[in-house]
Amino acid sequence: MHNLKEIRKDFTAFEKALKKRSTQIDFNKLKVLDIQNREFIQKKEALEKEKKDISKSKDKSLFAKSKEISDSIDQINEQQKKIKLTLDNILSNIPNVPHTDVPEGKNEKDNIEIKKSGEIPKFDFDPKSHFEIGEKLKMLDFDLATKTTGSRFVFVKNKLALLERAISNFMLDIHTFKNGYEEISPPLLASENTMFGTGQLPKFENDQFEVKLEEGTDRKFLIPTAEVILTNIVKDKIIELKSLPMRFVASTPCFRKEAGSYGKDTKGMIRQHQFYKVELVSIVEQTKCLEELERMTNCATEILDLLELPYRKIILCSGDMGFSAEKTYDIEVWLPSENKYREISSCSSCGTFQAVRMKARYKNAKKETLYVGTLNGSGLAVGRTLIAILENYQQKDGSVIIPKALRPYMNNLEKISLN
RNA sequence: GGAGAGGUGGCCGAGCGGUUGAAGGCGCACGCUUGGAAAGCGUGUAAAGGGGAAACUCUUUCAUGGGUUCGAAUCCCAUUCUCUCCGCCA
Repeated sequence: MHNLKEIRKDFTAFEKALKKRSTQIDFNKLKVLDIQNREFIQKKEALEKEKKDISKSKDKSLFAKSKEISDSIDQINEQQKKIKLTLDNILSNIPNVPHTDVPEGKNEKDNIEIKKSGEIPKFDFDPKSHFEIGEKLKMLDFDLATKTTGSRFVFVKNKLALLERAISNFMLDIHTFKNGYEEISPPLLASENTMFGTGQLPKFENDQFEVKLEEGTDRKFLIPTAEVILTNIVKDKIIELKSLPMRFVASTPCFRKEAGSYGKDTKGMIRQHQFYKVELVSIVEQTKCLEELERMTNCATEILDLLELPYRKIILCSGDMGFSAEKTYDIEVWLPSENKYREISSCSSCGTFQAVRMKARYKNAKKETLYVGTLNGSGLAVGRTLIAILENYQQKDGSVIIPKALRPYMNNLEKISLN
């Protein structure tokens, strides 16, 4: 969420910056409401002062007057609250402003590749898709998932289940022991307020799975990413400078409705309602967001380097970024069956956008209270890493070589084959 | 599910109708002390919002929302969250 105080300073600049994101916002309404809101506040405060003075004087002859003032305060208050509500409503639906580094563009076609790494494997046969490989091995079972649950779910079995677990553990080990992240095993449900904090609500409620605990209690949602719950660790906090930066990592299932993607990636486990993801979250001084973003992205690509998977790094254009992000790098892994790169990680700096929503602040060296910067990135998506391994390491006979880095996590297994 | 207790500043914790934005402590900052540090002593230290170029100033805030009152952290009601005990389940 944006800080109105900051917006006010240069309203046209704000408007211009947001134009890049191709969203429709009624800036004029926002402006008018802000002015009205402040007018009412001023009126209210003047009356409150008067009332306070009477009360302090303890002059009985003025008590009746004080009561009258209370009534008019109530009236003004009601109007002001209404305005504030619509104001907040507009404000909480406005996406973050893209950083000046971000290339302008409409959609994914305008993203810019900035790095390519690894060797694209050459096959002397037609490379199969991950679901063909997995089904042939009898270790990916989509039909069974359809029977027990429904579409966009999968049973991962046997050695592939072991591989999935190994991927997760391998990533966690690198990020905790080497990259300095603190491992967290968080709740997978988040409250409505928590979901608001990172920007999933109110605008993207349709993408979320809501869970009913008990009638009448607060709303709860299955987390669409561990970002939600990890970032909100600092919600409503004022953090001391010495405890920054904070870096968290978690491997969790994620749940998404994928409401807007009917017909997209319907085959295989590219796009599922439930998937594992290792998530990185950093809480930093607001001035350090961009350098932390580079660091975080390197932590993510390091995994791909260690797994010896070919990938590229792109910077998202203004039109393709997520709601809360100010700058995003996507890392895409090579998928032989599709003959193209597919997203396996997305690392974003959110600047202070989420912090304002969460009321997460810190004291800087000058003892000023400022909003923290928040970042999140996948390090990496476990399901898609599994896919990438299956496809890039597949052999002519249908078996799959296990990347060297993962073998210690799999009882030194070197290859997964049918029997 | 039954019975209690409680939510106060960055943190801990007093206060239970009127200069209380809130004692005390911790933490933090600055100063004194020291060869240097620690300890000790002294001083300072909430957030949000409004006005102002600024100095500064005003309003709000003691879980949330209502109510009583000229006046509420303090009294009443509702909601919510946390904790303890009993039961149940793991």
